[in-house]
Amino acid sequence: MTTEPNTPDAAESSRSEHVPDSDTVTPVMEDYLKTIYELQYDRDGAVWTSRIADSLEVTPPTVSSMLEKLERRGLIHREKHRPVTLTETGENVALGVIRNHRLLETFLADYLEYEWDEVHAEADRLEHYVSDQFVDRLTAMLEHPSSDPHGDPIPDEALAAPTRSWIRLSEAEAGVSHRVERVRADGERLRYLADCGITPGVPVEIVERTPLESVEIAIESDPDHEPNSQVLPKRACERILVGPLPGNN
Amino acid sequence: MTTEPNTPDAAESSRSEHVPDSDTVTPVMEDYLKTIYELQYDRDGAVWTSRIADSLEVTPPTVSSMLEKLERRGLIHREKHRPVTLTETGENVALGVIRNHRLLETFLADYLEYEWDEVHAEADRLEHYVSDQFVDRLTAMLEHPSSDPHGDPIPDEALAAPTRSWIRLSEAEAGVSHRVERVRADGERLRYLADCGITPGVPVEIVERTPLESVEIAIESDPDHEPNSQVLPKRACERILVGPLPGNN
DNA sequence: ACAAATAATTAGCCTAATCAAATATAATAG
DNA sequence: CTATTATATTTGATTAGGCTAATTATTTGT
Ligand SMILES: [Mn+2]
Ligand SMILES: [Mn+2]
Ligand SMILES: [Mn+2]
Ligand SMILES: [Mn+2]
Repeated sequence: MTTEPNTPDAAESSRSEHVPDSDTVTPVMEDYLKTIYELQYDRDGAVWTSRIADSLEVTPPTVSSMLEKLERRGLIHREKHRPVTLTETGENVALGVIRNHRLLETFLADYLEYEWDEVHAEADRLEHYVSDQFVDRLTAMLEHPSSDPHGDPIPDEALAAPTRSWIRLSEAEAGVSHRVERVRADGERLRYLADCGITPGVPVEIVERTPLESVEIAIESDPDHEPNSQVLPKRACERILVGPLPGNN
Repeated sequence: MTTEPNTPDAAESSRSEHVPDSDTVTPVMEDYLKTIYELQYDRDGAVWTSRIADSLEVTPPTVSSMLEKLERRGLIHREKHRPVTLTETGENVALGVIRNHRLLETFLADYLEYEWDEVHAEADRLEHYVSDQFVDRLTAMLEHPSSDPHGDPIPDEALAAPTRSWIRLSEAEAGVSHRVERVRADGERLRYLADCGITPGVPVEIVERTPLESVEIAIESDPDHEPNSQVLPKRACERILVGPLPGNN
């Protein structure tokens, strides 16, 4: 019956406590986990410290120390000087944030008249601050959308990982019409592609590949008009994901 | 007024810098300024360190050091051991946050089916993270509402301070019907008052004041039915603000 | 007028997130 | 099998926002 100075007395319900809450995931931690997820799955590859640093625009030492913390919290697997992987818990956190992000983007575009190049910045902040209740209600209001304005798939409430498969427009067979599913770009590039008529749902077709790494494509934004023809660099076509045209199966 | 909420502006391109951005107002600083504003105007009175500490549920030393910072930033006037007041800049920050808060509450109630006792917690977080663009678009979508679900007035885009005047239901003349304008309560109390039919817009009238500090009131939630009669403690009636009934002038 | 009570401030420490500089490790080129 | 180079980590700061304990200033009761 010693006089303990630091008794974590349960009767002390007055929460003025300033202790490190070992299972709280901060907004910054969420961004790291989301980035790791995206580096791992979206552009596939091993996730190195420096890649995370590039993505988040912080220095490698900052990443190193954050990775140490994420490992202590059981959110990633890590060995020194090796790429990291998410634990199941870590992946669920990442998917939750991605779900919030894409639902918010959809809301901004559908209800607040944001352009599709404006939604990302806003969603990237708010994704960390909306409650589960908010997200549930928002999902209902949006009628459970399955993809965001860029065509990125939205994980469902159970966080079922999006596993649809698309091909790159750059790899599509010439002369065969495909449907635009996702457009993976941002800012000015995104605006330009929208001006060309390239948005999810639009049928496109490769007309000709030039020897100069550019590709001529035909875009049928409007079914009643003649397709719009456009020459894009191959790199751009790699970031446009397409699927089969429904009915053209 | 930039579109960015709390982002340390990227115009300074080579800014990987980790320097204190002397004119950035952090979310926590916003909460202090909002609290000071509310202590000063809503419940009128001098704003002492300990009152701020109570409101924000932090300790007085924490408030002291924050007040020092706010003073350095030109957001408050302060003398040692005296109550603080907001500078014009500080008041504008506070009004901006209050505007965000009340618009968000309105959105949550009108579009996401939040109950009026649920809106506060969500808005109190999001108020710091929505951009000016978001708020502008939201205002348009809500058709420029002038008050939130509790009847609290929403400052307009120019932050014109809300200066309508109401009286407390506790001070209303007995036998004269008034219109409920604001209900200043939260949580369980708010839910109870809604159950009694006391929400903004409803006509109420004092039937009788008892000698025991309670007040019998008649509530006309539904114009077709007989008014609902209710006995409330005087303290509760002090927090219900009413105005003249339109037409009963 | 002065001691006691109350309120505010100072001093010293903590965590989270960041950086720059120094150091360690792994990969690669002779 | 070393020497160079590219990465990653460690070390030591900084800033923001907290806390407790000790100290100081103000107000009040006798
Ligand atoms: Mn983010
Ligand atoms: Mn997207
Ligand atoms: Mn707040
Ligand atoms: Mn309100």
